[in-house]
Amino acid sequence: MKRREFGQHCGLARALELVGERWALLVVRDLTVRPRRYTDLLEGLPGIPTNVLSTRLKELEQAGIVERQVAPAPQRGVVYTLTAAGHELEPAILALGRWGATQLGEPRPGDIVTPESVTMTLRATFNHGAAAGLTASWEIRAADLVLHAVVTDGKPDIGPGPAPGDPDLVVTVDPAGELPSYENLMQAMKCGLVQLAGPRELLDTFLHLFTAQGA
Amino acid sequence: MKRREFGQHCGLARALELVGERWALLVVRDLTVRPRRYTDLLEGLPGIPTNVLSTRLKELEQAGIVERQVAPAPQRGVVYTLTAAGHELEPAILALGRWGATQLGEPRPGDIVTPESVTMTLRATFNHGAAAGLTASWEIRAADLVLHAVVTDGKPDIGPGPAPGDPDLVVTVDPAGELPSYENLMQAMKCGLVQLAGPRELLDTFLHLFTAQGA
DNA sequence: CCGAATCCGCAGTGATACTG
DNA sequence: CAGTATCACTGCGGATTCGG
Repeated sequence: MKRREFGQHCGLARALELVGERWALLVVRDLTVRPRRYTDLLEGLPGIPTNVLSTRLKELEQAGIVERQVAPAPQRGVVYTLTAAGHELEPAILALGRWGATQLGEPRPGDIVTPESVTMTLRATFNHGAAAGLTASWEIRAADLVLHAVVTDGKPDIGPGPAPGDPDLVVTVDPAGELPSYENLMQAMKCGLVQLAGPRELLDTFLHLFTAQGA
Repeated sequence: MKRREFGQHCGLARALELVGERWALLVVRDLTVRPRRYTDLLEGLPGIPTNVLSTRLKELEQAGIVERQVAPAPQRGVVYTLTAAGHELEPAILALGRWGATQLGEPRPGDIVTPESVTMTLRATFNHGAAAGLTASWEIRAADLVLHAVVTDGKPDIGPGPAPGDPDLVVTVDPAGELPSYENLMQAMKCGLVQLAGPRELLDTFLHLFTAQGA
């Protein structure tokens, strides 16, 4: 497993040697959101060949970015997790994602949207300044997709799955055939094409927290 | 020139489709620092095949990231520049570079250091908070390498070449056989292994501006 | 079913030579 | 200076197969 090098003593070159191979950063993105199993990753990365995924996982493990854990008795399977170094990639991933979002046109036919990608976009657009001191929790539902956004004293916890406990506001969106992409979800919320379980003001708070460019 | 796609409607996936190919982000990095000609780029990217460089430049041009300009009469040559969209990649490049720098070990034999890579590292470590309201200018010299860092009311202009006008402090470092990498330069400055032309306090200011993690 | 390994065809890459 | 041409090679995409 010889790694191709760039011949430069440079942070960016080093980063690209470690996570610049095809699919690598998308694997890390999915693991940034939550630990996943091999088949979860396959499902969330449409079109990745199985040999490429297993090669990437080994390279990322060797680079100290990913950890392979054999889960104990009850669920018994292989779970991939990020190491501390892997989680430190998140700011870079969010920055790249923000730039790429400005270059996104209409969804191409066949494109999919995964919970991981929407989670990443929400994290990337979270407005830390506007959230200072705030505490509130939301649950977003759109067809299969369920996300939670919990803000505790300004610090966000954004990810797939329902909000723990009782969310302050549950927003149910009907994307009506459209992809449940970040843009479509926010659009529907702005237009009020949603069902709310909770105080309506919290919808405006949510939109305020996630529409401006994050930090 | 068909582009391979990732099948996801996602900012990160889009970014990787546009600048994820091998060498692409290093080309953008060099152009972030200053416009360059084809042979300048070849020189700053050791080992890049000429056909790969020309392919990348065409792809980046088609993506609206790079502009190819035929310079007029006097110098008459081809100059590559970043578009506005290209310059907007800088935060992502700096973030990736910061992460990669944490993964940099000792320089491998044969590794080189270019003015572009040192410039990028200085920009990445610039501490905007500590610079608020400050105005000062430095020129750093180490063998062939000459860099300027001009801070005007807290806003940095960092790049290769001498400082315009009269810099407040000129720092001459003798890396003595070592690579003139960011780490070696800063190390020499901290130890006082430098010659100064200007007030000594400004050396401490410089170290304070560039040692902490930037924003 | 999960977690891969294996094989094959091909496109992207690397190295070098060459040209307007 | 600014690329193009050629060719060997390797990594990737796609499919199938295999062991726990």
